[in-house]
Amino acid sequence: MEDKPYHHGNLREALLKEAADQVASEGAGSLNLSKLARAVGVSQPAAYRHFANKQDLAISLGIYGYNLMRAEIETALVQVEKDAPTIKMMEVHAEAYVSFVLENPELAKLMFSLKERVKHPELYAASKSIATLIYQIIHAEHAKGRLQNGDVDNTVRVIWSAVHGLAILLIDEQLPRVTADKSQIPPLIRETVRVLVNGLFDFDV
Amino acid sequence: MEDKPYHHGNLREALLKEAADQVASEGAGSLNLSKLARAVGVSQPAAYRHFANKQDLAISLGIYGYNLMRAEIETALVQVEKDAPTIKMMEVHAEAYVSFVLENPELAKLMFSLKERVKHPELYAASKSIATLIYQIIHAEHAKGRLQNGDVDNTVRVIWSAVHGLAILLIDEQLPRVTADKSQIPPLIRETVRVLVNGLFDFDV
DNA sequence: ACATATATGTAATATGCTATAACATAACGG
DNA sequence: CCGTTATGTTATAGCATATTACATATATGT
Repeated sequence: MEDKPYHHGNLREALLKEAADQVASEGAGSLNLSKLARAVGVSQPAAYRHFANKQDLAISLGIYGYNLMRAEIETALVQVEKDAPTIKMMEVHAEAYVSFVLENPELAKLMFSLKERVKHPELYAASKSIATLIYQIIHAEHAKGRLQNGDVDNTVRVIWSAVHGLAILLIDEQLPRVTADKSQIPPLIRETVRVLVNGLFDFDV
Repeated sequence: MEDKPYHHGNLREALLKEAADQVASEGAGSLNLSKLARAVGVSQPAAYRHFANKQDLAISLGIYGYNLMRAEIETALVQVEKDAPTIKMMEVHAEAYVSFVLENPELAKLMFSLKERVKHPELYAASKSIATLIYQIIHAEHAKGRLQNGDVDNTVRVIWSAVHGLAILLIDEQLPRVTADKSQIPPLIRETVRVLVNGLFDFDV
């Protein structure tokens, strides 16, 4: 055994998977190309054949993370019955959004803190698809003429801010009493959505 | 000249100030005790006489940052006329909150990403004072019986989430069209507060 | 099949940061 | 004035990033 070939065969994927594990277990801060290479069983410079530097690895992880997040929220949304009211869609969206962040806190932090996404088209596209999920819900509502403020873009921003802020405050442990009793999270999400709907729409949705 | 004494005299403060500058200009990620010591003109281990390790320095910076943030928001709030409506207080609060984060993006990220604040009483107290600013506004409103949902704590959480989320999305450059045209920020803040007030309170405030 | 170009791996090394240990000097208190 | 404590220095161990030079496997065209 252990008669490993000179070429790994799928080193890039193996490193990415190991990186995701390391970020999840030890935080984005301790992400480490040396340790990664050791864990996979190759020499340390081998990793540099697949990632130009540490930042480049982080960007690849970010693409993975954004795509995973979008997929999970989409999966939750398509399970809602076709003619569900908008508030139901918003609740399902917010729950899926917050759940992803709570279950992948370090990956989420890494994703959202990546700078200069515009310079990396694949990363930028993946990140934009997150906001699009809200946009689609609100656009449908706007088509029915129900927005108090007709500005779809700003409406999306307000909703996204509230949901994102809740998720981030939770993983940053700024809401200690909620963190200590996680059963408070779903009601808090529903109250957030209630306030948004109440403040944004002309009548019950 | 340059006849510097063996003892610096105020090394801890000098290092903290230099650290704040470095975080502001190069980001929290590149914070570096070696560079700090060089910049201040002492040997590298000298810094370890004042900070047990890098994390300890970060915590001290966080205390500084939270206190600065609280002071700036408080200053904005006390300038509002005494009997101003609650929506005015909330707008001033949100503007001051977002302004601090936008003007100190790296410091803000460092502050909010510090883990295990509970283990560091001074840091914990400083961080709690941020939420208290909203609490005081809402508590006064609650005393007048105007909350649709009588739960002050959850009301504070919803407001904080919306304001914090907006600030964080802005510094993470997730709202590129707003980042590109900063004149859109004040209207977006006012729309956020309008939605919150509309969704939270029983009548105009 | 074979030669060659390309992709992917290793070994060796320069640079830089964290952290500690051993030692030096200044400041302070009885 | 002497001993203790606080604060600084030099030296060093350990580890990560990143590059260079070199080795080996894979793929491609004829």
